[in-house]
Amino acid sequence: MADEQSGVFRALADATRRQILQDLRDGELSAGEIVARFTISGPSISRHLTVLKAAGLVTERREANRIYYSLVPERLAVSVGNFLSVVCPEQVVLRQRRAKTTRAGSRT
Amino acid sequence: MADEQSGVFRALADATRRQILQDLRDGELSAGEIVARFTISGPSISRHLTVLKAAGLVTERREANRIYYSLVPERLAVSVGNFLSVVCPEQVVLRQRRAKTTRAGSRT
DNA sequence: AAGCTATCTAGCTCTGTGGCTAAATAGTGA
DNA sequence: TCACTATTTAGCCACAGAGCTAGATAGCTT
Repeated sequence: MADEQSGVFRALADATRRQILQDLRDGELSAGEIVARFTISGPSISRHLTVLKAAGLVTERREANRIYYSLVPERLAVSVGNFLSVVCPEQVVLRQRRAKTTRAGSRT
Repeated sequence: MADEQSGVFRALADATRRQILQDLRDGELSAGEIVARFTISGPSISRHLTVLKAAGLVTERREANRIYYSLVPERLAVSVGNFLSVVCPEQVVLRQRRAKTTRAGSRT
């Protein structure tokens, strides 16, 4: 992905993908379980999952012939949280967990 | 805008628009000043500003024949911050600023 | 191996979006 | 009113993206 932030924000631009992330908040779900929560087709969900995975927002784990997806909350927090704490630091606080001090990017 | 969050996230999907928001962090800028910071054409920037304005992320103020744009940080914090605090509440803290007593003449 | 389930990939269509140039609009000043 | 500056709107093109169906792939079961 070109920029770390770009992939994440592009992934978040779609309402279905945001809903998937919310659904994964309470634990991993198989692709089929995710599909069942939406009205759009399986292949479409699959592509959304690919986008989320490429952005680093979810990981997959194969078990038998099912694939389970889980949220990577740090990724979301770091990418989006960094942006927020640059643009509106008064309102949002990023609770840093551990080292990983990713030097906030400046302008291109 | 259909959903409050949708407009905001769609607006944030574009790197140029994110940069505009960052540039506005230190105070209002006229359309021309914003254009000067990018290599793309004025009309293109103008459309980006329209998108940001429609999402409620910036406001405009006319002075003479210039239009000054300012950030609306609360908007960003509320829309995005709410989402983050749903999906990854462990990592991000939304610092609610109370009631927002709109006392007249806060700034001219 | 055959057959079944779960999921993905390919190929298509259609809409949305970002860029451009040219022209229109808003406001200032002679 | 005319000229000038600042900005937006209109119209066009090209590409990205989201949806679909059909077919491929992965893994299980018999």
